[in-house]
Amino acid sequence: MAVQGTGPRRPTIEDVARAAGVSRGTVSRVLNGGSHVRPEVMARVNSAVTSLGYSVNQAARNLASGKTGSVAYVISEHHEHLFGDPNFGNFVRIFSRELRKQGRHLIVTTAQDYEEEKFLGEYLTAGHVDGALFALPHEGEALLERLARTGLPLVVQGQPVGYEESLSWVAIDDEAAAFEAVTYLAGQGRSRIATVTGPLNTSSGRGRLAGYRRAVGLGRSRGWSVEGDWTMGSGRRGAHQLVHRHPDMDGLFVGSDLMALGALEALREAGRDIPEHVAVVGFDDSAAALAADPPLTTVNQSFEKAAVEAVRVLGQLIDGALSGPQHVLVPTRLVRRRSA
Amino acid sequence: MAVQGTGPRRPTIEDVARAAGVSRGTVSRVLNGGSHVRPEVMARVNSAVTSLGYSVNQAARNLASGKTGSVAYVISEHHEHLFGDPNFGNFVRIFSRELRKQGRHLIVTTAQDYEEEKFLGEYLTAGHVDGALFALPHEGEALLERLARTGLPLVVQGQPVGYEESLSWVAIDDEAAAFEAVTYLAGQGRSRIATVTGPLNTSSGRGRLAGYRRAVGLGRSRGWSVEGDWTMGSGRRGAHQLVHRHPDMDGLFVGSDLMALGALEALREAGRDIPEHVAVVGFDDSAAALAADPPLTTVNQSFEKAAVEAVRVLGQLIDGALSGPQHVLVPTRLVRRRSA
DNA sequence: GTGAAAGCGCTAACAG
DNA sequence: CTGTTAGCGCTTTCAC
Repeated sequence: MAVQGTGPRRPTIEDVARAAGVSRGTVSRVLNGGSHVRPEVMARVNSAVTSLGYSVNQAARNLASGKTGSVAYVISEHHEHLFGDPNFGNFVRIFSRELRKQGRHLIVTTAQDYEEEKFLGEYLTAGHVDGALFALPHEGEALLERLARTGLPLVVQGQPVGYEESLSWVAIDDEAAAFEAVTYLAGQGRSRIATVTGPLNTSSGRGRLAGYRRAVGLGRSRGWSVEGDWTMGSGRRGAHQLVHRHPDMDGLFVGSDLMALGALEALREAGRDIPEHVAVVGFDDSAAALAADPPLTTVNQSFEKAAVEAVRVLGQLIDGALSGPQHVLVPTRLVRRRSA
Repeated sequence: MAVQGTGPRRPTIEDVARAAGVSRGTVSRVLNGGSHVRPEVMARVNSAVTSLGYSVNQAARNLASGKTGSVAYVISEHHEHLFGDPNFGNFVRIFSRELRKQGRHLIVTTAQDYEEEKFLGEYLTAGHVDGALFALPHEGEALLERLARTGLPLVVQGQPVGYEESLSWVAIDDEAAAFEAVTYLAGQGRSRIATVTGPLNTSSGRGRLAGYRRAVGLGRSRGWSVEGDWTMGSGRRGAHQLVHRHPDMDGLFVGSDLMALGALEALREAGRDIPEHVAVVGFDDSAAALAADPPLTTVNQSFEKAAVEAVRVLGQLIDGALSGPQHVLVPTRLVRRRSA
């Protein structure tokens, strides 16, 4: 390579070493925590770093250490819709903020079809990232299956059905949240409480139904639940069905705010006043809950906390500070509004 | 370094070279497009690559080439709200998809406060990324100022006020879109058309007003416009003001769907039927436009196209295939619904 | 504690 | 067209 001209070359660790009057190795030690380095030397090195405006070259560090310093947020084929979810942006924001504290970067990876998903699988397993955060999977996620086998440090958002034991995950405590919501309805004097659930092939759908069942008692739950699919339309249909099946229904727990919006419509059509005739509780504490008429009593999920936890666990997994898979249940909070 | 045991080492370019019976350099050439390599050799190398399950080590490549292979999506301090915007997810999705075609990764970077913004600035200018996509800035964006000076390949989403000439950007053609919308109103026989604009310190706000003015004629525009701030409330107030100032108003062009929702309310309160008394056109073609009563005639922005263009331009900028700053105006499309 | 030196895996210039 | 070779900047033993 030709002699470098007078062009402004980025300072390297070598430059810092020279300026501080130490060896390259010592500078490296300082850069990586400064253990086994005398305080005065450390100070000298640090001041050289700042005065030279030095900043480490990630690529070189990665190559030498075998670590990439980045983490993938994996959105698989089936989760395209997540992009339309306002929470997605929040996750990205929190993830990248928390990862930065660990000195890592967030790389958003998506697979929009089967072909890309294969490509993504190769990419992730080829050592391009130190770990991955996996967006809310549902049953039969092929990519998850594959990653699970490779041993790549991995934290799943939500409980991965079928891998509850073998993988690490951070999830909302759906069961407890639903239990609390339904118990609250009961505490309001409601005794004939029905539910519109989420899809029962998702852990959220299942968990919330389980909480409902525990609260009303198993005997009571027969015929008082209808499965929805998170959409407003399914909430409307579900509530319609329920209110006609059980005209004396006085409480309704709906698996999501959006579905609850639909349910509200159906109940109104059936001539029910909310909350006088039927008290309604939603789930998510989304914007929709506030916009609803009447505003929805609902379950707040603290996505923030869940996201922070996920990154924390992943970091420890990557650093080898944790032994087996970790499971974190993040608590929820009931938000009282006018619908119940 | 100790002798590697029998552990499954990732194959390197060297292994591929040996398997294919060529030199490392040749493999590298094949990996990088295969120019100046005989087809048969190329085939041999490629088959070695697949049979060995080889995939390139980014870190090593980055170190050797001085390129990082990644691009930052910069969300500065002032754009936190973007995370709540459903379009954000779309941008991320499209950006990462398009970048992958260029062999690049998307890194989402955020600065949540001034301190972090400084940190981010250092990060970006320290050569960690090959280029950056900058989210819709508004006036006086300090980070943009800084990046503009460093010469980092950069494409801005939206017209950066103050840097229209010096930076590359991809934006909606607001002026033309507004012109089309207002001309459409005129074509419907409306002759007393008012407007509620977006904030006039944004290029979108300004551009849409300019289009309105060109369509109605400069003389006409005096007193027929009120500035809003993109919120529903500001749309309501604006329309309220206008309808009382000009009781004979028969057309209203609103700078965003959300503001239009508010405007609809105000007009109804003032006893106006839509579109009989006042025809209303919004902007964005958002979900709100469809949900409105009546559904809004509005301007569709093709975020998809804008995002694709931004990545294309950035890629060329990084590759040095382009000389000066590039400016792309993405056309829009008027979507007719019942409000006008 | 600190220095010296051996790579990490790849690209790119240079011969031929 | 292809092989050879010199680094890219850093981490990490291994001595001292």
